[in-house]
Amino acid sequence: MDNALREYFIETAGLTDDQFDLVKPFFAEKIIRKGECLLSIGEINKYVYFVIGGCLRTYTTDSRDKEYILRFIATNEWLAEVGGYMQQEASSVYIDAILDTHVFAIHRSDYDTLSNIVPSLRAHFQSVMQLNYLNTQKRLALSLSADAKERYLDFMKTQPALINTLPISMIASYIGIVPESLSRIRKQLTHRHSRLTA
Amino acid sequence: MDNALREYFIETAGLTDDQFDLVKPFFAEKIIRKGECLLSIGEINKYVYFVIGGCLRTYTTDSRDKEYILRFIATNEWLAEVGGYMQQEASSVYIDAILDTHVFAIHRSDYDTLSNIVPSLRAHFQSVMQLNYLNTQKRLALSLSADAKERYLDFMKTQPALINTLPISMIASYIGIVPESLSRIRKQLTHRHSRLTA
DNA sequence: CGCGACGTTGATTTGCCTCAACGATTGTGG
DNA sequence: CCACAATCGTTGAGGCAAATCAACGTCGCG
Repeated sequence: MDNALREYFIETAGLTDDQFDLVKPFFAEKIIRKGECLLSIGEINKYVYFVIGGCLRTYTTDSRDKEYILRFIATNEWLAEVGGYMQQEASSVYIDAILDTHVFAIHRSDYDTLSNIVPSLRAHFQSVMQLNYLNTQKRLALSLSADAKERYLDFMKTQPALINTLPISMIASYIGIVPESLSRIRKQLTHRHSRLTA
Repeated sequence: MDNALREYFIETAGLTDDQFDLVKPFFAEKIIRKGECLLSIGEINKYVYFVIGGCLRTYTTDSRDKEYILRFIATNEWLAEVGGYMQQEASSVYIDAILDTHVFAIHRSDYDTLSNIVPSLRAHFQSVMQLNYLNTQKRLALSLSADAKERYLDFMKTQPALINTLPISMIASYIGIVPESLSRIRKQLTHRHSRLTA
């Protein structure tokens, strides 16, 4: 069942059928169970993942072990940026699965090989990374300028598919508040909404 | 007076003397006056800058025109990431000079040419961008997890050279608080410090 | 059935913002 | 040379958004 992978590489990454056939053998299909940890801080990440379904996250913790989610990696997204694309550096984040997650994984060394076999892939990977960078920058600006309600509304707008699949506590951690606060914000929004639609 | 540029390219970017001589002609030296604007949101950035002295910033504004600084670009740093390395996209940020700033500028098209002439430069530019990405991610985590005092302490640790050269209001904007709040934090820290060193 | 995880609600506290006023410094025109 | 306005950093009083701490309802699961 690699249709989703084929579709992505051909429609989004712009590969030909032949090129995809060259690329495919490098990928190993894998199911990661909810709660399963892929990487801890300080470890070296050996794999690049492409998510077909489910959801991974990267996160760090503060001095009191409270978790802060840096990024969700959901359907049709890559997890590759940790410690830089090419370098084998100690990770500055944790990675685990929030839901049962269906991925295709390639080894880092194959990742380079692959970029050489299909040159347009290198540009694609680079543009994926740039998008991630811009998104992170946008989120930083948002976390500096916007209050919790605005950040939640932005989350609903930019990642609507995740709202009903992820636990509240994960979303709260993503936007940087405690679950109790998010609960109050949601209550406030549904009340306002029901008033508007009444 | 291009010694600083030569030093950077040879010692940090790892070029040979000959390679630097190939690269040098592409750069135009320039002084940007304090307050001068280099780019507004929506415009397309045509240049890549390398800062020899002084300080630039990238920033956005919220709905009430309050400014939020995304990044300082100080001595020996590149300003190149906006809208992605290669693409000519509408900028999502403003860029201006906080101090009188001494830069070397190259045109975007030359930037590509240059990466082809000296292949190792491409890798260097990429690693610079990755570092920026990781820094932004780290700052995001910090803005989600740490209070204002911790963020200020982190700023002092990571960019000590800027503490005494930039106005308080710029530093406050960078760490996401109003100048009054930063003033109170500084007061608190100096009192605590004088107690410790008394 | 009872246990634990999750989301909600309430009471209280707190960190930071807002608004306002005040010295210190710098630049400008008479 | 001095008076002045303007800018910048500081200080104070009051308010609000979100955290903390605690309790409770609900659901899935052993």
